[in-house]
Amino acid sequence: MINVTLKDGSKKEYENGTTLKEVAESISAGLARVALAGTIDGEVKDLSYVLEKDCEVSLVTFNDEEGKDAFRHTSSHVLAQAVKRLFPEAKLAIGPSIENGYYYDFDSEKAFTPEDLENIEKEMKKIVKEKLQIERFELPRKEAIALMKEKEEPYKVELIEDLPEDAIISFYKQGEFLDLCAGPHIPSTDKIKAFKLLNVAGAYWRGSEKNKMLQRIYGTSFTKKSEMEEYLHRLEEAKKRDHNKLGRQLDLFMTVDEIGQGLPLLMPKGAKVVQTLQRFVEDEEERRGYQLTKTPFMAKNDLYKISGHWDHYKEGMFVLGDEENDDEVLALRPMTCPFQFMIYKSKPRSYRELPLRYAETSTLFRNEASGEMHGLIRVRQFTISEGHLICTPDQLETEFRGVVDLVNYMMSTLGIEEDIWYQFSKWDPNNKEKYIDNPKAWEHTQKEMKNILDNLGIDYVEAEGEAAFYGPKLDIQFRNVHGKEDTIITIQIDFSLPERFDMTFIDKDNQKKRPYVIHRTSIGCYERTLAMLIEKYAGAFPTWLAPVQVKLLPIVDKQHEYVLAVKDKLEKEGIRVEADLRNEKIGYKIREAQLEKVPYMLVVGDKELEANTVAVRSRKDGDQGSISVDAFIEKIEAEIENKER
RNA sequence: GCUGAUAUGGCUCAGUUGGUAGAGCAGUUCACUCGUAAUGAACAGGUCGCCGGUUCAAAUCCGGCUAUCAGCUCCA
Repeated sequence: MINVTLKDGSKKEYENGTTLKEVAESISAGLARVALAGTIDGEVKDLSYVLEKDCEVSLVTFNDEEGKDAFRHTSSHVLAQAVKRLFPEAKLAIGPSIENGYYYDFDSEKAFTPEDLENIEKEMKKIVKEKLQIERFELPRKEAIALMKEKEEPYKVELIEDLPEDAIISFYKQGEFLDLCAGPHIPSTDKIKAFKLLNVAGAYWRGSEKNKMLQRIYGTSFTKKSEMEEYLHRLEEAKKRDHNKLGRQLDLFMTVDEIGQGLPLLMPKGAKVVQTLQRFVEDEEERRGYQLTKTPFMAKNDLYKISGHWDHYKEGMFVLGDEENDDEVLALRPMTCPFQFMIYKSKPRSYRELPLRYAETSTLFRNEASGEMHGLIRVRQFTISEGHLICTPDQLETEFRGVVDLVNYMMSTLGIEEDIWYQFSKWDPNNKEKYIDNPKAWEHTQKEMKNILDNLGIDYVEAEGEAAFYGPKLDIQFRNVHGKEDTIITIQIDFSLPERFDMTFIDKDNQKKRPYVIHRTSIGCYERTLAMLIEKYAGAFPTWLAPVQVKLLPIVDKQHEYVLAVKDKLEKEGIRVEADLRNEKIGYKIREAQLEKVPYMLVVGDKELEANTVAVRSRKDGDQGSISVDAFIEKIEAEIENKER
């Protein structure tokens, strides 16, 4: 007999050799029905797993992450099985579960079309109906390789060859379909009640652009049809917030073929939002002891040779002039650091001057690969709230804390503190091409940064190989409407550039010492931040950010004179106001203003004209009744001043 | 850069197997002077992304380019 501790802490005795499934059945028939897998001492296992010693057991359902994973992982195997039935020549690569679904990569000469996806889905339905049991078995390495060679699955052979010598190599079999897989899986295919294939896209084998591009089929699956429909509906709704569509519809930005990729034009309304943000940021930074700089958009390559950009970032820069030709070679700046460092270096610095905090609203240029550009999120020219803090080693933690505080303040002012998360981006020791080669310094800086993060009590995820070429980063991430993750803000500790630029300060002991540098942005780059705000608010910006804050809507032309007087009064208060003097019905004007997402519509008819009032209609709450112009000004000014969301 | 898809008036979209373009909305003009999400009528607007090829004839077929979208890789 063995002792099993269950999730609720209770202990039960079972025969040695009991399966997880039998444990589930012994608890309740209901649990046995919905259980998809289980964990043994924290490790996820199939329900068929046999218990052989005392352990802690927890059964997982679709409500648990582990359950979803097993369920969707099996869904991906059903997908692969269907593809193999319809396209036997397709080679299998990998097929994991992902957030909200799963994918499977195939190497197939034939490009899968949307019609193919429909047929694959039909075949998947058959497989589900066949109620195939899923069996796990293990093979010694040699036999595993032989089996995959016999099945003509070269990618699987490669995967096995890369496993360590002592690795347990497991396979899963359902009907005629067999796949190399670590599992876990659910017990049979008929549990997959609701699934859908979403799209097909290219993906490199093993995620490297040096390898062949495979075809990746994405899908999702649920235990209940209603849940899937709800999920698909949510996806559709999210797409309506897509900044790339909404931003153009609302006349915030546009692109022009002749101007080129990744070079959006901010139209008056988009520029107004950015200007509002920029003024706010520059004022706030000044309040926090930053000094503004204005530095050139380009420099000779001499500068980038010192900074390391020439060696590590040349592909990402726009270079002017031909070195071969003995031209003067200039490059548009991809980052601001070297420029602000030169200001630091303009004279000898004393420890008394530190910390120095430089800020710049800085336009940068990066020659992104042509397939990378996306709306306002990935562009070739952008303007960032850039800044560098130069401090003594003793000041590092305090300064870092100050930056995190500023960033948090920015995020909560924008109302997105719940939508973001922290990522500690570390280097990849194996990537010599990307990173400055100084393992000792990397280790040291990362350790120091981790200490600071832990002291600050920041809840972060770690990411290997996401650091900048010169140092580790604390990134603030967000997800766009397509679920894609992007960095909005980054704070970096730099061990490398102060040395390369030979930045020094004279310390108390009259010794020349090396300062630390913190690279940071306070609100990110304005284009990307604007994109995120459009999606967050579905284009209905908080009043303080709205490009048009008030729209005046006279009912008939008799009120035009009064309306223009009110407009003038609001403008004098710095309120962004437009008057709709067109000869249209009031319902029509309201509809348009509502679609333009203007926070306040002021309807003016004879009643308002006589009483010297305006009828306030709020974008979100509708008709608010009439109040005096002064009362309205007071109300909206308070809202703007407090940056209410 | 890679894989796949798309490109028709300002916007959303029709356009059957190749026979020189059509709607709604927006716009302009006129009428209506109207109270909280679309008043009516008339008019105007397109070398069908660009370049080349096939053909008696190309929005439609073929090739190249440009741009856009999804994903990969890369990244703020």
